[in-house]
Amino acid sequence: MDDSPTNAVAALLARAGIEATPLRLLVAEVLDQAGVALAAADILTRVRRRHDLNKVTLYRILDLFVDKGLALRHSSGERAKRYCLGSRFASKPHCHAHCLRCGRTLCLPVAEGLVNLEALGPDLPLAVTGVEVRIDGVCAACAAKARAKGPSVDAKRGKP
Amino acid sequence: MDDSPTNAVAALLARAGIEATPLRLLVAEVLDQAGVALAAADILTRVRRRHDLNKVTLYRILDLFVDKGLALRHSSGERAKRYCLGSRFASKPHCHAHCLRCGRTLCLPVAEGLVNLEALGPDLPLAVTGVEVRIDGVCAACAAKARAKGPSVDAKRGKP
DNA sequence: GTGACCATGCAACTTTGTTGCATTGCCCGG
DNA sequence: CCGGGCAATGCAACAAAGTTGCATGGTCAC
Repeated sequence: MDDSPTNAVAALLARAGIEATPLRLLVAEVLDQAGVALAAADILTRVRRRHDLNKVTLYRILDLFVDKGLALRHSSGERAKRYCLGSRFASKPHCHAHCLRCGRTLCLPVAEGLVNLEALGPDLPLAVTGVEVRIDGVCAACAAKARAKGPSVDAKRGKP
Repeated sequence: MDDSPTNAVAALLARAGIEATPLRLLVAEVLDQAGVALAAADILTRVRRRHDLNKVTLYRILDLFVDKGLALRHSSGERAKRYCLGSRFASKPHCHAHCLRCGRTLCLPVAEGLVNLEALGPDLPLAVTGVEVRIDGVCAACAAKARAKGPSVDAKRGKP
């Protein structure tokens, strides 16, 4: 009951055609367990709780994951990009809910009909290869906290 | 017929409640004439063709513009954020078309019904304050160039 | 064994801003 | 007219998020 998640992510790597190494497994595991989109710095912190990891190596692993379609990289509205494991969402692009208070970025399930490009008219000035949607707001947890402690709380990055 | 655009942007500043200074007018003029969303570095280059400008001052002017609702700041998928004048689009948020070849970011007209949040289900896990949509693809100009010169052109940042 | 390749690490660098502090010009009350 | 204060600007140093170049150590094919 302790290494079975490791086996699961090993299978993910294999399916994506990525050779498994201890560090790649750890990174994939962290992403898989997070359930939210993480910034590279967050991933670094979490992996390092279990094993040393150089940031360059992390960036290279993330590049590889994105390349092979295992992970998705997207802009979070903040400076750092975020990464999430595609597996949870059938490797399909999905949109993200970004809480402006705590900084957490949730991956939302893929939804057909979320973006209606035809609303822009019939002659879009470019050949579309991808669409990124980010929804900014205040998450339920932060809203509850705000109600409890008065409406002027402004803590950033409680938990990523 | 040469300073009338300057008068126009002066009126924009006034309407946004921003005191006009020579540099602010120049920055607003550059943004207004660009018609596309520009990165800070691009704005710096363009303003400097006419006048010295420190980058710190530019960032402060941009912050002010965004604060007052005159300009919009959004993430471009690349590292740098982009800025565009809200005026062209009735100061309403709009979405952006980002060409992956030349790096240009077009502002698309505001379209009702572009994003259908209800597609995500009735219980969105956060109180929405804003939605950012970016459409990635290849613009008409780059597509034409690719057709003319063979399909493997890959120039980045021809003109912003 | 030997050469080649791959994953990893370290240090230095780049890009995109940000912060702290100094300077300058302008207005306002006296 | 004078002095204080404030707003706009500049300079230098800093900071975050990556990126690049090069070294090292392990593994595999021959």
